[in-house]
Amino acid sequence: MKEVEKSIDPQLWHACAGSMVQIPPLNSTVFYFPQGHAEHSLGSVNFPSSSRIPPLIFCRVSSLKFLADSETDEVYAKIKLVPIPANEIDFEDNNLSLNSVGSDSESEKPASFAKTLTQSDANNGGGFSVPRYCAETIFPRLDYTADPPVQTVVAKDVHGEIWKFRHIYRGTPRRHLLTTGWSTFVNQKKLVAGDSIVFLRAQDGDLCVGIRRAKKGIGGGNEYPSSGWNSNNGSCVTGNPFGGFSCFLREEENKMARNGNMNLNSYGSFNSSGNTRGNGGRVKPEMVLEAVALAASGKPFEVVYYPRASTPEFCVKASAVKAAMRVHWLCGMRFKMAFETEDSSRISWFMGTISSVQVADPISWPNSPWRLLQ
Amino acid sequence: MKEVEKSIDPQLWHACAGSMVQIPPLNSTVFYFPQGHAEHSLGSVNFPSSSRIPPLIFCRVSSLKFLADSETDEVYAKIKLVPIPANEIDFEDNNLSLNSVGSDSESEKPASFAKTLTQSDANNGGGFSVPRYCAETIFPRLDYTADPPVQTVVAKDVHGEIWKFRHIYRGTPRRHLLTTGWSTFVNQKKLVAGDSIVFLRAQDGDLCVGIRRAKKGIGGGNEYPSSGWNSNNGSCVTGNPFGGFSCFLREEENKMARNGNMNLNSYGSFNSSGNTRGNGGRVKPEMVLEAVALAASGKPFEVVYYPRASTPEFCVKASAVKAAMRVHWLCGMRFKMAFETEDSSRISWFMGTISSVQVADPISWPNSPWRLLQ
DNA sequence: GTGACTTGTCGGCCTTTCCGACAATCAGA
DNA sequence: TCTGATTGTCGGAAAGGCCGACAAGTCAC
Repeated sequence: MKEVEKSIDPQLWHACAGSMVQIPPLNSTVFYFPQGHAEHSLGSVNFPSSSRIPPLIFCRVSSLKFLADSETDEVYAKIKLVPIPANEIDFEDNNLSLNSVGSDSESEKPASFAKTLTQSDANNGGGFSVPRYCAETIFPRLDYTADPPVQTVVAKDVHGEIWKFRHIYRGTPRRHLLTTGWSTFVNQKKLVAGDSIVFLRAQDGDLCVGIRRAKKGIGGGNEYPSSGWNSNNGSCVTGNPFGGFSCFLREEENKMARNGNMNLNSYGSFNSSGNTRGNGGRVKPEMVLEAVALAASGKPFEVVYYPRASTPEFCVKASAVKAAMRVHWLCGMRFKMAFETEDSSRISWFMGTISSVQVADPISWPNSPWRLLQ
Repeated sequence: MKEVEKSIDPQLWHACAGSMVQIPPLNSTVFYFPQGHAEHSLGSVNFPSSSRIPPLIFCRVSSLKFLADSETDEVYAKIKLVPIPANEIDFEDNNLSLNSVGSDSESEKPASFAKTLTQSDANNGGGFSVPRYCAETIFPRLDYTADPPVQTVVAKDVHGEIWKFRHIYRGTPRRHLLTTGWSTFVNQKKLVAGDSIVFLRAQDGDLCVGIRRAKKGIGGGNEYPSSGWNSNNGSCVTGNPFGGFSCFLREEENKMARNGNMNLNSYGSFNSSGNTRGNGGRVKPEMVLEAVALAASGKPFEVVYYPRASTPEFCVKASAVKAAMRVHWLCGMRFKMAFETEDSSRISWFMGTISSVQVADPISWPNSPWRLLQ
């Protein structure tokens, strides 16, 4: 499946992964959470009880590969980590303040747009309804003087393969549609309603197209949480501490400009345990065990990370962790948390109150900060 | 148009060019005919009257590139020639006897088949009627036990691009058809009735597909000559002298085996002046002038050759020319000449009688053997 | 010449795709 | 809450493509 590990364009990678996903930069320092890595795996990971594994390991990122599954187009990353001995720890090399979290690399961010496929998009009607914003911002400029305005849109997928779509502006009321070429794309990529499509205008002007598989079964992806989260106003707002815990604001700038401000409605999809329909290629338990063993003994190791909105990252920027640790999390404390909706068309906030502060699995992972917040 | 000059598989090249087209081997010696080169050009070439240009120049082939037009898929060759001074002439390095003409490289010849597209093939019925012979010899073996027997045929074009066709054996009476994928191919390649398609099974087992554009306007390609050629029996048969004057027998071996022997009916297409519908890329007069100027001054030069069945070659194997010269062409002498039909499905023979021996253009090209035979 | 085989063309029918109508939903006032 | 903008879904219509029937053309005897 991964005969040739060809790195893909990082910008396209990030667009496909979603704006909430963050990968630590090359040579930066991170904390590696074996427990998080285990949760990231498909099966259950049984750590040998004989050896005590540290809950978090300080590492440096020595290599970074942005990859895409050759079959499913799902993006993933391979990160090589080198553990750093305790006496060499220095948090200062990543000087990210709380406020600057999320503002890095904003300048080089290309315009992108994601949409979750509706039944009409995916069912063989043969067409795709293009949100106006996407058509006007991402697609090549359409000549509206023609009747009807039509053009051929050419887009490259993560493998560099070229797809052509007929883009037409028609109907009453007028709307943007992709017609010819779309059904071929849907069939080839085996897209179903609930999957997302990502359009991105690269810096060289080329249009790229990526896909995000729906997390759950066919037609899924819009299940709302049955938990007791409610829309609420909060006063005690902290900068979001865990750089990877779905708490990272990073929406398209143009989207920001368009919406003007954030709405505070309780809306969004929240699936705490990611689970793919994908054909495979996910992380296997053995790989986790191997990585953890190497990490524990201070040797360089490699981890494979499949980005999932709402799935915790297990390699977190050292500075972010440190910042989080500085906050004294207490019962009753209220916090604000950003969620990206499935199609990244908007970002919502959950306002919550800390109900309890407890270690998730006190037996296996004493003193671990992992999942301290539920 | 020719950003990257990527040589294509010589076998596919020859299959596309047609079995009548012969390219001299690398390092062999040839005679270069400026007059023939001029005729090969699109426009009319006005040679400067000041300089006397020799009618034929002895050269060595120093480089050979088999190319295909990136737009039209038409094949052409670039041949680098180095003139050889008169005192170094040696005919002996190409020891081709009269009888062996056409028998070289026969062993390495892959199975190929060409068919001229009918209206039904080209018109948007969406299907292609595959001649039984082609399906059974060139295509992958079909499982006839299935009902109906179906497979997907994958073929590479001259650019290495992959095309897929549904190959089905159905109808009453049963016949082989290409359905799904065919109309896409026709549209992309802008094929019309009269164009030819070439299937070739390469030595590595891969199936290749090439095209040959019809010579004349749309729907053409089957005009029969209005000349006085008639079917006839001949007694004085010479081996064919001009290696490139559409006189070269080189049919598929399997075809030979199938037909058993040659039929002598007067049948075939004969267009003495080739003319493409092609979008361009043909030889420009300036290029001819440049080549001729270099050649005349003994410097290395390059010629571009667009193979056309029934179009004279202007670089002819030295040994073939010498052999031809040895024959005393006289009025009333009868000769035999092979013609390839448009779709190379068969080869016919014209039996002719020499009506006159004369130099084509005595003023410009005194003593030139070029077009001595009309 | 005759019969068997091959294959070009046609009309019927089924599938795919394109289209505007209409309505549900959303954003902003 | 109301209003306008956006876009999801539907059914009709058109186009594309697959099919066997039939017959014209070829070939072998």
